[in-house]
Amino acid sequence: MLEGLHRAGSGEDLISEGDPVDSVRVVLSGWLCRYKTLEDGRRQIVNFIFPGESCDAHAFLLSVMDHSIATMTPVVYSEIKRARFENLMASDRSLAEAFWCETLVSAAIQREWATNLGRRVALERVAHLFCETFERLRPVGMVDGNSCVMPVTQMDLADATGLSVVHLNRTLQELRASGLIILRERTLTIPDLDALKDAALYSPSYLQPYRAAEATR
Amino acid sequence: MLEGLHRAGSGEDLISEGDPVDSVRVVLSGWLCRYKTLEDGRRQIVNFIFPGESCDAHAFLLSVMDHSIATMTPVVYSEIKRARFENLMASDRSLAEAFWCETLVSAAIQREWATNLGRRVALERVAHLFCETFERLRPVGMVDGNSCVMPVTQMDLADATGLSVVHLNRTLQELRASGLIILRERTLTIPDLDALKDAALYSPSYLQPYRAAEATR
DNA sequence: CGTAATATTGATCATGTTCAACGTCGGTGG
DNA sequence: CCACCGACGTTGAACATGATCAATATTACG
Repeated sequence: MLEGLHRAGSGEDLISEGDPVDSVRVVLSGWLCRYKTLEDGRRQIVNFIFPGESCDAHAFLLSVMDHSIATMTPVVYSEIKRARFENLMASDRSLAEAFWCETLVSAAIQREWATNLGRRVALERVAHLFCETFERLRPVGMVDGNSCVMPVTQMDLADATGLSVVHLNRTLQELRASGLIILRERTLTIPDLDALKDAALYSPSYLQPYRAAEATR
Repeated sequence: MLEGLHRAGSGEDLISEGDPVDSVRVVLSGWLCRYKTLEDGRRQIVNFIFPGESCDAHAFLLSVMDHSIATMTPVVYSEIKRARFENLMASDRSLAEAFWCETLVSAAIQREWATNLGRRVALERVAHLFCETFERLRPVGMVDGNSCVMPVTQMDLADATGLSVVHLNRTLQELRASGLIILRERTLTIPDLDALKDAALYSPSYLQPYRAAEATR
């Protein structure tokens, strides 16, 4: 099904708010983010995109992108042209269902992010982001024991958690000092995941398909 | 297509986080909200649901609800059982597309809410919520001139904007004092919508289908 | 080796929270 | 009819969290 391999460097926009959507991208490696910006430059990352996930599935039911997508690391992805994608969706019911399912999980994650941004304090927010990232990376084989890569800058983490870079940095130090995380050389280690989840008020029920994917391995 | 008319009073939960989904509800009148709660009671409203919108469309592709849905006013809705809904979706392509489109717009709104919660200050946030609500109500005929109903408590508005009730109250006063809104007796009047949009850093591109619906009247 | 991006630190400031009290309104039962 | 009650709205004061500003490491990389 995959075709048209592409590469992109770190910090590139693959598509921007207002752009028309004429293809679907499936990420093979690397981390990306969906983000929106305000006129004055304030930026909010509204979701991460991990390997195995797709970028714009179905967005072409709407006319243009409501948000932008940028790479946070070098990325390899496959591109499926709109017409071909629509054929695939029409001919393979289970494939179509998988894509829709991904869209629905993405929406559930989005709701959790809103809750994170609206009702959790800084430490909880960052802890929550780490828990979620860890759980999302696990079923795609990107977790090794209690560690995973965390290849993003503190500015990205700040924009994802709605904090200033300075405060994010201090929050990381607090998490480190309390032994909840070890973060160095772009590697995140979570010595005690349950403890981190407690600190984050993390409740995982919104990530079911990730669960399911894990169960069916 | 509609069947099984139901009524619910104000402040009732129609479905809760963790519940299985076995029917789709379409709202005929009244306002509802999607919300999530943390263990300690903190509550975040993640979206409003207005007349003409559906509650759980496709959620049954996932096994259980990741969030709860509550009424904020008395509500009338129609219920479609899962089997029948699936038949409808399979037999009527344009209906299916309409439902998916609604899901995608809802996701776009969700992203905007994340941005609102993460990067706007209190006054901007509340102003933004009012602008969005106004624009979403317009195409369903619930806007009269520069006024619409705003039948929700300040606690609901606080939970939707991630603010405390006290600060929300003060923010409303600030909006009133600057002449950007008139809000009394559950009616919101926006004397100068463009001015309110400026104050909110509001950029409407994420609400396209609402636009489209309006254009095709 | 030099340079820019990223990370860290300290100090000050601002926004928004919390707590506690009081006011207002609408409904309800005696 | 009116007194009571509960939900909702409003106010003030003290406090806390996180932002901002400015400077200084540290790292990555050409």
